[in-house]
Amino acid sequence: MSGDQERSHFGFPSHDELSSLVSWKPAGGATDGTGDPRGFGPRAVPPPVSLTDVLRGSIIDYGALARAFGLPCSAPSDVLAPGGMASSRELMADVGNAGNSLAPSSGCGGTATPMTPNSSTSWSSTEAAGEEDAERCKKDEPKQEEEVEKQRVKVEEEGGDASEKVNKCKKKGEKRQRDPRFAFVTESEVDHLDDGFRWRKYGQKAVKNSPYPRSYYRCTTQKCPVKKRVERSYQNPRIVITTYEGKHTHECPATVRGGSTHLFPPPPPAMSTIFCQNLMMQQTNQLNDGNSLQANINPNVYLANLPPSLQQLQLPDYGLLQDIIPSFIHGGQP
DNA sequence: CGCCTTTGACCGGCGC
DNA sequence: GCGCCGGTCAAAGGCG
Repeated sequence: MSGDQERSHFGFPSHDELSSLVSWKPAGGATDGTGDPRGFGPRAVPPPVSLTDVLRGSIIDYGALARAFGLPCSAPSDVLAPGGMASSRELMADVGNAGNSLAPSSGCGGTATPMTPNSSTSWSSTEAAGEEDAERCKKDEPKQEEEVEKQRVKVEEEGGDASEKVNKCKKKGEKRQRDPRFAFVTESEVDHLDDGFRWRKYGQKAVKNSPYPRSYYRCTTQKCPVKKRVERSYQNPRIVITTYEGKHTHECPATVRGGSTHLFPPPPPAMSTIFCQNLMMQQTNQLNDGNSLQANINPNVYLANLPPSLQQLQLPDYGLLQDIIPSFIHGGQP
């Protein structure tokens, strides 16, 4: 249900942080190509913002983000970090190192070619070893690993053993590595962004403390364990939080299909960070039609545009984030 | 016909 | 032990 159209009949209390975070956009507007003229209701939220904005997201600590979004700390990721050309490049590299080939896969998903005309996004990553976001994450951790594991087992035995379901109970105490996760915060009317991959919705659940349900998608490609969750902020229905989990074990269908010529050359099976960088670059270019929004990608500049409240948040005490972000924050250059 | 969404049921983990 | 909650399953139905 790329449903969406709940665009602002909502009148939720505008949240400064949230607004700043999500609605921020460079002067000059970012309608480029997508030009969805629709204003989102009364509050003149930035019109369609492209993926560029996504790549330019801000660095904040997820907890704060969650709070800003009114999420009960539910988002699975720890941090939000800026993307954005050079920045993202650095960041992703770091991330990649930190998390053993991290989830650029998911990243790929994340670097989506938003069919969504309007979206401003931030992305975050969560790492296997990473510190989690309090309770919820603590809960999720084993479970999600389990699911992924379960799925892998299932897939590997494609024949379908009954035993596969038994596997979920194994190694209870054992600490397994969790698949890396990437969370994208997107301002969009559309829930389900087209990221070049094909997804099948396998569930939807009401989210506690939120009127908006969370949708669960799975990559339809065989043997691909990647999943993603999509949910909206209850405080700002325009905010879509997409969380990717796992690594794609295949190329991006969009590139294969040839239909979506927008995506870069076929990504390596494991979706290297390089690919993601390319993707981001590529998409940024397309989305902006080669002009406009490419300036101002310096995270420092970006951060400067954030309200103090958010600037303070840029150095959360999440280990992973610290691993990732320093290069941005402190000079941006090595 | 194949693929996808919808939706209620089910399962397992966690906190009280 | 119980209830809550997140996540997944799977049947049914819709759509191109």
